[in-house]
Amino acid sequence: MYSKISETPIFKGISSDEISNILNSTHHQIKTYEAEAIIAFSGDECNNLFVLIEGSIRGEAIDYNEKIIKIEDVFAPDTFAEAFLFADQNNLLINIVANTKSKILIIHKEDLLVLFQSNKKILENYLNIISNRFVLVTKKLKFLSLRTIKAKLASHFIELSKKSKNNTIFFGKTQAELADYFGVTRPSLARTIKEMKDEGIIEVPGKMIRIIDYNKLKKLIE
Amino acid sequence: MYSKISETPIFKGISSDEISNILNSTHHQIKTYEAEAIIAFSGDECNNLFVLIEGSIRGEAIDYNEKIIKIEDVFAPDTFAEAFLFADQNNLLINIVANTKSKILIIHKEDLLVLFQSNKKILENYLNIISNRFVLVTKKLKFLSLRTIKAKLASHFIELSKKSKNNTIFFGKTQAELADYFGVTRPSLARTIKEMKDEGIIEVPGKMIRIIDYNKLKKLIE
DNA sequence: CTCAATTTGTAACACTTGTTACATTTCTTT
DNA sequence: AAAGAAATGTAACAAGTGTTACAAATTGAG
Repeated sequence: MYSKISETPIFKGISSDEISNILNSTHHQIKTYEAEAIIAFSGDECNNLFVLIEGSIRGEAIDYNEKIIKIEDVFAPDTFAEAFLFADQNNLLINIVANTKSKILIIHKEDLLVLFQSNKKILENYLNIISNRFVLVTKKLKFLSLRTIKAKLASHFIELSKKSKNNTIFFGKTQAELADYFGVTRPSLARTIKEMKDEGIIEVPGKMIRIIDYNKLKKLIE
Repeated sequence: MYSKISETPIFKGISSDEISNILNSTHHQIKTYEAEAIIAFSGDECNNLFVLIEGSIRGEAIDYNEKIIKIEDVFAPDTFAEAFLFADQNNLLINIVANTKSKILIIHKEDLLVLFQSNKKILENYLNIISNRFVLVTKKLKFLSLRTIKAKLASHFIELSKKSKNNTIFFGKTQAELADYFGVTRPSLARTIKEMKDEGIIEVPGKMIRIIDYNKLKKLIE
């Protein structure tokens, strides 16, 4: 079990022996949930760090019309709901439900603070996790605030082209997946890609995207 | 100066005397910038915490077409750019420019980590700041992902109504400001408000909004 | 290789929002 | 109280996206 815990982002770089010592001197709980058990409710105060040791959980949002929307799956070994812990408004925005039988290490926020003070590595790991999550959300926010599909596509292609060669991007997702990521419909995305082809901005050989006119592409953003 | 520092969120609840002690035993810099001086460039690695003691700074984004867009102003006493510090990808996404002559306390991330370990209050404050920022951005993201203006307005009204009485909301902003916050144009927002009036969902007496049909309002949110 | 499933291309039409323009109302200042 | 500024109401039209439907192409399993 300790080796599983050492694979979670927050205990990364800490040996199983150390984890054993840490848990001996830190107040904590280990709980097991059956499949489909509700681990925490939307609206609950979140005062504990959850470390998923075994199994898989999902987050479910409930919209104003009581419709359930699956947000994301988390698979062991990982942590979840960690970013709300120290916020003033620390109520969960989603239900946490076990997908499969799951074992979870639970550490209260006060105990976690004590742990942070005695173990620099865990503190660094935690700061790293929530900072990365913040950067991710901020980038997504910036992206979503682009008005048109063309602008989003252009921004996406430019970002990908930074990490690739020959101005050629490998199109790793299906159009349906990309459309979903963009928050638009699949036919609309396809239409936009076609327009960019027609305008001579890109070529689409097979599963690749080749950028022909980088300047035109940049002008599409904003 | 120490009393100014004690008013920043990260040194909140710490006396001037304590701050004096802390700074004596913590490696740091205090720099002064003239108005319009560039404090940090977009793309720079961000390895320092910036504590604004005097003056005011602004963040400026530069889009793909080299156009400058003002993001936000920060006024002393406060901190800024703190959420990127411990992220893997810790490059600034904006330029930081002094609006007025400004005095800034700069603490390197390594020194800050040491400080976190010796001072629980500062650690708590920092976790609180970035967590709150994360919650804010997450909510904004959720909000932006609502498709129509009507859905955004409905969500906004419902959130506000939770904090008010009689189903009556005080409309604190002008339509132009609200439209900007929503990322839509002012005439479009006005049209949507009119539609909601015509549909008998709300009444708009003066600067107030009164919710008439709460159920219809909820159904507008996707 | 073949057939079924998946993915992609495309079109017509409806809906939502942006754009522009101007009238009307409300607020501010003198 | 009057004049000017700011905010709001409204309309016509353009642009962009969603919806629905179906055909064509590609992929995967047997």
